[in-house]
Amino acid sequence: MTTNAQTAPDRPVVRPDLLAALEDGGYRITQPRLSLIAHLEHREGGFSADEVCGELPSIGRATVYRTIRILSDAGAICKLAMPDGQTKYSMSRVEHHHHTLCVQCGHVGEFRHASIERLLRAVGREISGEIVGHRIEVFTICEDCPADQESDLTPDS
Amino acid sequence: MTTNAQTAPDRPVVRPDLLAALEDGGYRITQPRLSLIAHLEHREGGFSADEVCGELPSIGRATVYRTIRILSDAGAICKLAMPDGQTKYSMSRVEHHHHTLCVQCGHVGEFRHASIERLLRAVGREISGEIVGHRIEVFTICEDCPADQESDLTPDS
DNA sequence: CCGTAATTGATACTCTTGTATCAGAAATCA
DNA sequence: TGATTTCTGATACAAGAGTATCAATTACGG
Repeated sequence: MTTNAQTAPDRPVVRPDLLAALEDGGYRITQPRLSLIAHLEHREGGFSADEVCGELPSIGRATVYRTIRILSDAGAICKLAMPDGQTKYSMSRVEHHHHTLCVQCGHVGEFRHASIERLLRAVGREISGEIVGHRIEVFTICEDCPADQESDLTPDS
Repeated sequence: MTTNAQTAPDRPVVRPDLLAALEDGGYRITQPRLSLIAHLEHREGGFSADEVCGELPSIGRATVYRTIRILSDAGAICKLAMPDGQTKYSMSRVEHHHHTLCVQCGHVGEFRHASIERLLRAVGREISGEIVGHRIEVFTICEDCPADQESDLTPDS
């Protein structure tokens, strides 16, 4: 026995489904990918790729973007188009969910609602073509956001 | 009486509400703005600002963007974030509506559905914060789009 | 018709969001 | 361990979307 009582290497322990997203895609489990996952996995709300680059300066820009893309393709991360055109991402926790976006602070939340699926079936009967997906975003002002200041993030709908 | 039987100048005749969008904002009615409105007012589906620049080469890029912004701010035009991050616009015809986006050809349609408002009230009871707006987009494959080819426009939801 | 103020359009510029390249490093397999 | 293949990261590049500048032009009120 060496002084190393535990044989586990110094890899961060991360959510198995996120690891699986890599493995299932035939990607290697590397230090930078593990660091990124460890950094993101418990994250609440939305984040931009660039933001993550700033938070993890030891990981290269290209690697951050590449890894986010892999996880996004695997469904482990949601890609969100903010109303002002920015792109944000958020960790998927719930299987099928939708998002709330705070128009003041940009905070992203998740929710699900049973009747949405029912509603969509009804919509499907009224439009032409086949429905292959949907996106429902609810714009909010967070409880803890000051409600007075103006914001230009709100779209018309 | 002059030879000019009609006193109307050679201005295109455009939807009054679009003109009003300019006037109400304190903007002047100019030739380029009228041309742009005449070009867009009966347009079906979505368009990008850049696309419009190409279609109206006689109008400057900056003017196209400026005018679209004015109309968008006034609610006469909807700004849409396509799932792949592109920005598109569409003329608002119906007061309160939502959009269908064809993931193959990018065609944008409008629909409205009575129960959506009801649904949103229910959602409001389940999330924290105040709802200030929403966006519902249904991704489709048009009737006249070939359904076989792969597309990378589809998001996860 | 004139003066004033807003608008135009050519162009350059910015900012965001990524992708391409490629030599060196790391992970995996046998 | 050694070979092989993938991955990394620094950097350059690119496309999209829109804004800033500013001299010349145009619209509008009187």
